Amino acid sequence: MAQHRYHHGDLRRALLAAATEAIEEKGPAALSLRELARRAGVSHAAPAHHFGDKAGLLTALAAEGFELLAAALHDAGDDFLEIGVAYVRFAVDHRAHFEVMFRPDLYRADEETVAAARKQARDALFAGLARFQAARPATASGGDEDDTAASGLAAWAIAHGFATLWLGGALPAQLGDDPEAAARRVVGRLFDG
Amino acid sequence: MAQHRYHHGDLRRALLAAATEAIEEKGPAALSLRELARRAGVSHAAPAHHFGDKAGLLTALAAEGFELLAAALHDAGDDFLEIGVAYVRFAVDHRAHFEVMFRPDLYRADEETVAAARKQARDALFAGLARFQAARPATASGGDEDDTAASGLAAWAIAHGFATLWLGGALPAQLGDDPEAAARRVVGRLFDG
DNA sequence: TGTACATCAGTGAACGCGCGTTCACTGATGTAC
DNA sequence: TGTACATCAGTGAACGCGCGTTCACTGATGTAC
Repeated sequence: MAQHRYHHGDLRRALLAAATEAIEEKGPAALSLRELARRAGVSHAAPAHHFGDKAGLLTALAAEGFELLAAALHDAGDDFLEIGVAYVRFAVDHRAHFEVMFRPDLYRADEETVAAARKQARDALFAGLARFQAARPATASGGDEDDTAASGLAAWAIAHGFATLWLGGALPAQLGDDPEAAARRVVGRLFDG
Repeated sequence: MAQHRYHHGDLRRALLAAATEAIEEKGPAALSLRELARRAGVSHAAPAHHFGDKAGLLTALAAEGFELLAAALHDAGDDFLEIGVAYVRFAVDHRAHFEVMFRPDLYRADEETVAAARKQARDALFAGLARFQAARPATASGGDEDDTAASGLAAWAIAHGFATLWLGGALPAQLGDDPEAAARRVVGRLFDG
């Protein structure tokens, strides 16, 4: 890894990767810039160069997370169940990002980069869900605008809730150890009688 | 509050209350025993007497939270929607407890008191949902045991997800500022075509 | 092709801070007689 | 009703630790000529 070079090459990326690792191991609370520097094999004052402080680093991590989520949701197409499963898969595969993204007290949620990325993810989610609802065989439920909005939020909530409970280890062991299959079964109950 | 007395009276309760306040203000990450002692008007070494360390205190807080949740769910009766709304109401009214309960890395989740309380809450949730499903007019969906279990988890996930997103400030502002009414609209989409 | 110089990424020593933990202690409370 | 004593909740001083931040610095890189 040529850690002996004076110039690291891409310390910014390396620090973000180290943060991901560290958060997966000990949660975002225990994170310190000095530890990231240690993991990246760099002096403890180096991170300040790139991120200023801890909130700056977590802001960058959150922005990266929302971009990844937007891409994942976009790739899931227009089917509500696939979007939900993709959401859960993202949370499990990018646990550290996910944990930071939805704790706005940890970072500067109003910074431009992260706000734009958040909007991108939100649009990808609701656009897919809207196309799904538009394509469904006319459903009984009146279907005014409020109902459509509530259905979108319901889909978001069930996927988000499942992901959160899964990551917290709160779900019963009988569900097995494949989050994607379990999510498919559970999230599929929405809009299903 | 007679803080000048040598013996506090009920320091244990006071520390738990202080922890609730502190967590509501700054999240569980920023909590320190010294700060709780300060809030309770007591020397910084006092908390160790009652809880040993931070994990001990959070274990007690989580146990208290699961007991409160069990009672709230029990009071909600046998209707799935009311159970979901009660779940959300609990999360909003007891934000600090809720935030700790589902982060088992913060406390000793296997300690007897908290494990028993967790089981109590889980039983209250699923018992209510099971009675609801049993009482429904025979639904089409085959209704084998797996489906029933998945429906229960779906109800849990949607309520938990809504509560989490609400607390994180992630939901759109159009939903208004009454979490209970909003939860009723969104959670109601489950099992609703 | 070679040299001078500007730029800037990363260094390392120093600082002050709040934290958890330990420990001999002291003051209040309750109980035995 | 009064006294002696055990118990234990809370004190406060001391310690070592990891942290963030600052700052004069040094080494690598790229560019101008």
